[in-house]
Amino acid sequence: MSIDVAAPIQRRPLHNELADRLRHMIVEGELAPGEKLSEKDLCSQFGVSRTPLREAMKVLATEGLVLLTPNRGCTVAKLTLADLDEAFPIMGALEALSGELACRYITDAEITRIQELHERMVRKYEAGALRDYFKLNEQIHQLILAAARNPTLAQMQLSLSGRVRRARYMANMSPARWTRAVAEHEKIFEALAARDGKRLAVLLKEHLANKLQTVKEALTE
Amino acid sequence: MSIDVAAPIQRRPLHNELADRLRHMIVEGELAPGEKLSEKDLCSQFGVSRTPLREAMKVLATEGLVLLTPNRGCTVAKLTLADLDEAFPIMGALEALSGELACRYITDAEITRIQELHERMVRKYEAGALRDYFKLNEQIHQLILAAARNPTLAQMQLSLSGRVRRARYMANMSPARWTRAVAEHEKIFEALAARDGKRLAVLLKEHLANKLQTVKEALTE
DNA sequence: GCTATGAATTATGAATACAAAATACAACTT
DNA sequence: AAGTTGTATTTTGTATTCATAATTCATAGC
Repeated sequence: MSIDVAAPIQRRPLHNELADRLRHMIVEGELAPGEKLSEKDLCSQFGVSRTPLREAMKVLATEGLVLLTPNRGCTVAKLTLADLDEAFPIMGALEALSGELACRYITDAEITRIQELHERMVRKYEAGALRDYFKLNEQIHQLILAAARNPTLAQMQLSLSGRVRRARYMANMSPARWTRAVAEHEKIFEALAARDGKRLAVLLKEHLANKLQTVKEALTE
Repeated sequence: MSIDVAAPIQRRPLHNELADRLRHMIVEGELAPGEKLSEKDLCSQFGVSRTPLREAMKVLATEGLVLLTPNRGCTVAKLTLADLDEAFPIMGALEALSGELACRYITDAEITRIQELHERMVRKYEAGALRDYFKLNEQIHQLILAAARNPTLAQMQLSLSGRVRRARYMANMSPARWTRAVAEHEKIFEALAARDGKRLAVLLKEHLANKLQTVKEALTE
């Protein structure tokens, strides 16, 4: 496989690269909530100076992933129960809107594609493959979001779900919850295929509310 | 009037102060959309070095108020029609959620306070004082938001409305629109006072949709 | 006269240097 | 021994410097 020598050369600014890497590390749980982030350490780890690192930190702080305390540095933002209680209803409202818009704009091809993923996801559920299930679940949500044709909305959703994504590690769904989630997804897909925006909105909102319950249960035990 | 000499001394970091000032300048229209922001000029204007200024810029870029193009500087983000089309439905969804939550948590005292403001706002309408009307309108929205008891939601709303606030300057409501807006506010207040969350949500969503129309009309003429 | 090429200028990106605040710790007091 | 004070160290905040990319402008070629 040869590379395209005529492709545009792109060199991103360091602060961008750093922000992406750190964001990934936080969202994927490689950096624990509450962990102190020393500028010096991170600089030597990434081999950059403090200037671009600090710029990246400002971005992450604005996104709510990191907490900047004047004169005493930076910590990974903690996820409290209150945070989840705040975030999930918002995500519910945004998902509901996404669904409504998606029903307006989605193409048949997109629906087919989602159906494919949906069926594969159900099979992952039947096989008990939680990790794969999550991945497909996420892809479906992404596609619905894309079908809403609203980049601003997509970006806000992404940002919010990034913040709470860390909670997933703690949230190992009970079998009952999982079964229920799959049933919900079934209905969600049906509403989408029927392009019933109102119904889809309600379903998604409820789905998110249930998700919150699942996560909270897993957290408080 | 004496000052409290025992009050905690607070010195904010420069990047914070800068971000606030620049945000204000952009949102209030002192910096025109599309305007190039030269680091050097801003530095001499504020009397600071480029480091904290650049940090502030990263924050504003994340908030969507400013556009950072690698190696060629920073411009005030433009507000396109598409941006408005994207932002208003989101604001509608968030307002709807705020309203629903507010109905759950609002106290009688808060309702009384809002009623006061509402009545004053109506009088400003009758007097044709648009500026004052807007101010009161905004305060009411703020109070509803506060009653929703969801800081994350409040913060997202604030950020979004900051982005589109600049459109207001162009949007000089027609008398007919204004009359209609006041009527809508009347109903909104009634629903809130009755703590009818579902109804309030619908009203707020519609209100925002109408607002979008108003702004778009004003823009395209 | 117009385009294209290249040097000079300017602006941005990143690293270093310096200043100030916070933390850690030792010595002292009680 | 517990607490307090002062000093050393570390870390963060800001300014400055150096490097590199973009822009401007003048000149050469057609």
